[in-house]
Amino acid sequence: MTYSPELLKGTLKTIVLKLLSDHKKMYGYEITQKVKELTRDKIQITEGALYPTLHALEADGLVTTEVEYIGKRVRKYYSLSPAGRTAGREKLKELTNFMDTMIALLDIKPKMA
Amino acid sequence: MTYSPELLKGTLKTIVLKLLSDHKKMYGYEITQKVKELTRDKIQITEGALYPTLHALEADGLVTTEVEYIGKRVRKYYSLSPAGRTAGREKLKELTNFMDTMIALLDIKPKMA
DNA sequence: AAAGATACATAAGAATTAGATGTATTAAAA
DNA sequence: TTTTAATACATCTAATTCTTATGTATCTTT
Repeated sequence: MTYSPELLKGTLKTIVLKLLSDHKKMYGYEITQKVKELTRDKIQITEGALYPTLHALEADGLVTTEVEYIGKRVRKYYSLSPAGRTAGREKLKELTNFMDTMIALLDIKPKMA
Repeated sequence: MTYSPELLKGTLKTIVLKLLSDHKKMYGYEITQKVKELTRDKIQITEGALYPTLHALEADGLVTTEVEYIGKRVRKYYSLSPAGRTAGREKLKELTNFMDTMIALLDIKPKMA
């Protein structure tokens, strides 16, 4: 990761919920690779961070899981529950709002896509 | 604070360095109030977070201090050292870059000032 | 056959911040 | 005039979150 790791703190759940809102179902490893791809290697989600997060989301009822076997290998898919979809929208809104505030506070100019 | 507190993690040093780069010298309490004012109460820097951060910056040689007495009350001013000025610029650049990445990843549209 | 990629997961430790608490002075309000 | 709120410093415990290390196992490519 090119950034100070602290910057990512607090954004992981939002990232996961957003990806799941765009993809119906994804498995853990796929999420790490997708983030890597979408950020051109700038953000690397580590598995040690991701799996506890996914389990927490599941415990909170925001995602549901289904196991699939690829040969003998287990693959665990995660999907958004209705509550998860709502939570994702809210988290995204909150992050956007936070960024607006930071941009104003620090007088910086991000370039949008 | 209106935001999930985790979001602020990793940005506090950047905020402090940026404010000091705009103000020559500030004291702790002033910093908390300035952030509150500039963000219209959206971000509240707690003293429990700020003072350890200021002390860390001082230990790293990024800020220098001078004590002043207002009547009998102590006031401790913090100023950027040359190294602090450089570090502040770099932190700001990093945060901007990180935000660009997050904006692209999450496909969000912050509104700039 | 070995190495690298895929895929799950846990656990210890580091880092950062919130919240509580403490001290003390000064100004404003009751 | 008393007490409350604001100013101003600071520390400490606990909570949270992530990194790093480790572990297991399968599949694919060299």
